Amino acid sequence: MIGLIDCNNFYASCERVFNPELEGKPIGILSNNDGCVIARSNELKPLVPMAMPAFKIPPHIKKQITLLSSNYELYGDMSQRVFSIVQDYIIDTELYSIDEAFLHLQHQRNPVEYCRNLRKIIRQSTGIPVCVGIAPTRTLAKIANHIAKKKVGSQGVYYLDPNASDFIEQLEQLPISEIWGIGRQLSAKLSNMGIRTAWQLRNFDAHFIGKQFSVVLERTILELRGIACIELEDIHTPKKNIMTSRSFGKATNNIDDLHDVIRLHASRGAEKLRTQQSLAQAILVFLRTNRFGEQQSQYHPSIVIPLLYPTNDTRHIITAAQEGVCRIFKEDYSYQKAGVMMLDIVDQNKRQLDFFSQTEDTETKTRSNQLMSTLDTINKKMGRNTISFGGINTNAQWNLKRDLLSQRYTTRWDELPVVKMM
DNA sequence: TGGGAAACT
DNA sequence: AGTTTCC
Repeated sequence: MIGLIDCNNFYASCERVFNPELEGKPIGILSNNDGCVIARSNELKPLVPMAMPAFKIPPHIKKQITLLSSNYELYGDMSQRVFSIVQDYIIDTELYSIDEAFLHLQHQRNPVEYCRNLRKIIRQSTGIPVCVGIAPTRTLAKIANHIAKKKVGSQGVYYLDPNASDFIEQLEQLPISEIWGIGRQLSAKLSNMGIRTAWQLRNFDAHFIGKQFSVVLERTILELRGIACIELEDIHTPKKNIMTSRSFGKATNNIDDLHDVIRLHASRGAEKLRTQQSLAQAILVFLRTNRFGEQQSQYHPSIVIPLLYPTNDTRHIITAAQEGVCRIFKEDYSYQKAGVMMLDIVDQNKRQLDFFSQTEDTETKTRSNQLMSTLDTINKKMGRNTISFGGINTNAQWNLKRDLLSQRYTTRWDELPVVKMM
């Protein structure tokens, strides 16, 4: 049996733990640069649609709601607290995202009661409300979680049994857009074919769907029938390309600024390569003007820089990225976003030795690995960017705009919550 | 008016 | 290599 544990309105709940006045009120969390709404409390859901740009929220609604910048340092730390409890209780746990994990429930005599208890413990020790869905497949467990969140009397845990009498009814009530892996476009296409509910999809010709759409959707149908065929290995396999990019708080046409930004993205990309034990054989650097600035001239250049040999050494990747910036930069444009992508990624442990390609000599390679792992160890222990190449300019104008940021209550000594005793 | 990855064309 | 799709 598979369980899916999911934190309720996770970002909003994190904010409420440290600011209980927000309890019961409509609150929304904004994306980077305070752009659009990416998380909503239940109270906000009827007022503001998902992903609405903050500036498009009507003023009469805006004044009755609370908006906050995203505080990933807080959410990341709260996530660790929640899931370290989960992992203590259920050994076989697969973290899926910042607020979700799959659980393998094999050894529990009564999984529903077990998860209700786990839920109480998490609530008590972290303040975060969670729900658990239980079913034979991941797709059904997701649906079960959805039901657990809505159904009164579920006490936060719901078991969706394909053989139970309510199974058909539950799937008939569920629009296909709520199914894991089915987004807007796909639901529109399926809807045109007359498929609107999860129950209709479950009964459709899976093979035909596989041909017409994708194997992923075919598997979804099998999963709806209770046949487990989506493994999490599909999710935890190493990335084939790795992107780091960010919009600027304020546009810039200063090449020094752009070099700073690109150096940061290059370092992050190299770090990501190392954590999944990979090497890149090329990188892509891109810049772009503000695509919503209709009156300004647009420029979206990108360039692929091949690397001399497969590497995850920050120094090599920075050098290549800086060269990329120089080659695509034109000073008559004002840039709003920049990024670096790691390309042609290979496994560092079974690197193919091509007779014709250059490789580093073994000693250089060993020293590079030692330096990088020392760097990673220190940064992991002391916090990101404790050691970096060329320093971090925290006051640069391209830094994120985050005007509505709450405190980083759990990870900064100078931002701890203060309790007043009367 | 986000960031990221993969599939598709 | 650029576009679309999804989360």
